[in-house]
Amino acid sequence: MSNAYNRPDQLSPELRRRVLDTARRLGYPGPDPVARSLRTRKAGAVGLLLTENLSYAFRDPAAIGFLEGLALACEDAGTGLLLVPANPEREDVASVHRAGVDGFVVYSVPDDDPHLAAVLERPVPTVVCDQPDLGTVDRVGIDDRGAMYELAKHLISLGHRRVGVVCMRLARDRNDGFVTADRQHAAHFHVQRNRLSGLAEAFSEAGVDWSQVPVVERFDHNTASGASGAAQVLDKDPQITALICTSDVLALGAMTEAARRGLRVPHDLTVTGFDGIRAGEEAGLTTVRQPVLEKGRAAGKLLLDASERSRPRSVNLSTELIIGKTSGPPRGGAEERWFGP
Amino acid sequence: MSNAYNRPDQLSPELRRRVLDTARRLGYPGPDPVARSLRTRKAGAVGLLLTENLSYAFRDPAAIGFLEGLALACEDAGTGLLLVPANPEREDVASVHRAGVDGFVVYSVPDDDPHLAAVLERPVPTVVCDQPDLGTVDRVGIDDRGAMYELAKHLISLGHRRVGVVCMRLARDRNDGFVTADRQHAAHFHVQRNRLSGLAEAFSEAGVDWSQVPVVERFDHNTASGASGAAQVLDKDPQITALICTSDVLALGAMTEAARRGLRVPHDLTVTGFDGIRAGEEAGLTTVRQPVLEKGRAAGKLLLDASERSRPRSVNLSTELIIGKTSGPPRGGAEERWFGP
DNA sequence: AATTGGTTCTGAACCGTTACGGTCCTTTCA
DNA sequence: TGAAAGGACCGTAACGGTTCAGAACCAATT
Repeated sequence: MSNAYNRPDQLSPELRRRVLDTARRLGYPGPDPVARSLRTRKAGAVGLLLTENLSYAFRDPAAIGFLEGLALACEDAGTGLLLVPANPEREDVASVHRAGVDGFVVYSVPDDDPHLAAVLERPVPTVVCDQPDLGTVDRVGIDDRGAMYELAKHLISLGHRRVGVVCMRLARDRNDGFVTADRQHAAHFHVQRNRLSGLAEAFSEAGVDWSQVPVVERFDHNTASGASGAAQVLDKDPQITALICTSDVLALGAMTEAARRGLRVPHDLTVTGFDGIRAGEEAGLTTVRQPVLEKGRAAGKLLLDASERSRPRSVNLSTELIIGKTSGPPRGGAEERWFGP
Repeated sequence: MSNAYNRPDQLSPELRRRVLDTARRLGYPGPDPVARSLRTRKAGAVGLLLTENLSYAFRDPAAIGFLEGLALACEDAGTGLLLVPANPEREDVASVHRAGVDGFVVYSVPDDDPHLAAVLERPVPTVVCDQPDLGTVDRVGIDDRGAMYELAKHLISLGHRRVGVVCMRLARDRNDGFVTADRQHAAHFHVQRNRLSGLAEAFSEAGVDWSQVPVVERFDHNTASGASGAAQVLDKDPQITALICTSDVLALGAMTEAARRGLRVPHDLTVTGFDGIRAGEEAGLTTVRQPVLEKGRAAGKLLLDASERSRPRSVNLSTELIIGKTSGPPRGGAEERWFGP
């Protein structure tokens, strides 16, 4: 029976035809994929765990790029890609337990997420992306800290000393407002924590007291958040000369807010982002470009490449500092500040 | 055993603790989801079949919107969403057979696609979207023909009689060039066929000989195709006053090409799209807006709503004609043409 | 003491497939 | 003609759960 469908060479064409005929006559719909998976111990799919509502992934350009890369890798391998529903509000990890997959890709979830813990308990290979290196599973990511450090150095060389920051959510709880030093350090999102830490390091080295720098957090990740975050920072300290955002989406929102206030970018205010999305490129945004598609593809390849599973691998992709039209020397000139009070 | 995990009320807490303890000690990783699926006859996932390389879906804004809506519906139901790899080049339907799912959503594939045929043979509920009504499975879509008819009427009322068309692929074979009347009629993509037919009907009613209208087809769906398609139409007949594109993405590309030629839109050339994507909105594109997200959500709901499975349902969502800044009367004025030779 | 009722626990059947090994039949060659 | 070899076919045992019937046990009632 099974052979008739899957192994035509194991039996005579005549028998095969007869088997298939009677199968059709009896209304047999073909081998059941689930039973096959049970027997062969292969599900033919990899699971993707996202921290957000599934639908969020389709709104964030960086996430879409990652998804595209991952889908590409899966397609090459003829594997399905299962989007696992993981509502961050409910702590319901049943969906992780229920997922019939040969492996998991975990993309940018908080490091204390119960879904992540549930994935790690499953006896299947796993790749984490934009997460801390767990040492036990494969990882792919970028040097968020170093990239942001470099961006900060650029701003510092332009003469910026009084800056503000708008960042994405730092933990699972909603905190739309200013961020304490403690919260920055304890951030559960690896990516955000490292970007902030890169900034803090660079500016501290330049003699700036980082604890005095206004850092505003936004739970939702969209341009509206970028705008309101920028407003909150500018209200707190109208004297800042640069607004550093930890994503392009936030930066684009910040630019809208700057325009609303009549601030010219970069003459009156420098704005920077992170990611290198298309819309940012079109706006001439100064940012760090990261290879989101490659990240997805690398994650997929790592997961599907059975060889060398001996010890966990860690892949770091390279980023590129893009100096666009939204960064420039602070109003009044760099020199004034260099030698000022 | 099973009860210890899933039915805590069926046994005493003491035994449950003991069972779970020894399970942990033996390194038992929890119930196997595949075995459970086999027994319960529920896979906990729905499959999505797309005609294109999986990764294409993440480049097309309309497809992303659909995906988002579908993901939303799945999330609400706690169901996974399996992206089934269906390489349109190879006729390999094994991926469809291998997919362990409780149902399929089929989105905009050619009506002669072998993958679609394979899905219909599987004994699971199916919803087709942007496809002809098969009568045997649920369907969700819009009135492509009527919407395009209305758009055409708008152009006709402005005075346009000499027009050109750029459309998406009409069949599985690549044909980057002009389209015969035969090919238009026999188009295997339901959506494109109906949009063209709506145009043909409206312009025929206005006395235009549709067989003389240049219609150019592009296999790849991106702005570059829109630009080159527009170029091909304009080269063939530089006198046309309106360029009708069957998608916003193509229309945006056409606008680029118009600008390259020094044609002002809409003064020298009217350009229209279809879909109502964000980028088109920002460009002030005249287009038909369709509720892509709602389409995805409706497809998911239809599939996951077990009730009233008696006879196939068909859902038509409504569209809206958006008159933007890219359409206007033809150069020389409408009247001149109305009463001209 | 026997019946009844209720709860907790155990064992076996079943889901549908694939892998494996054994039987049988045909062919080939000494 | 007989033995060996090989191909075609078939039967059966897992795979790892869920479910359900019924056994075992305890307490309360007659």
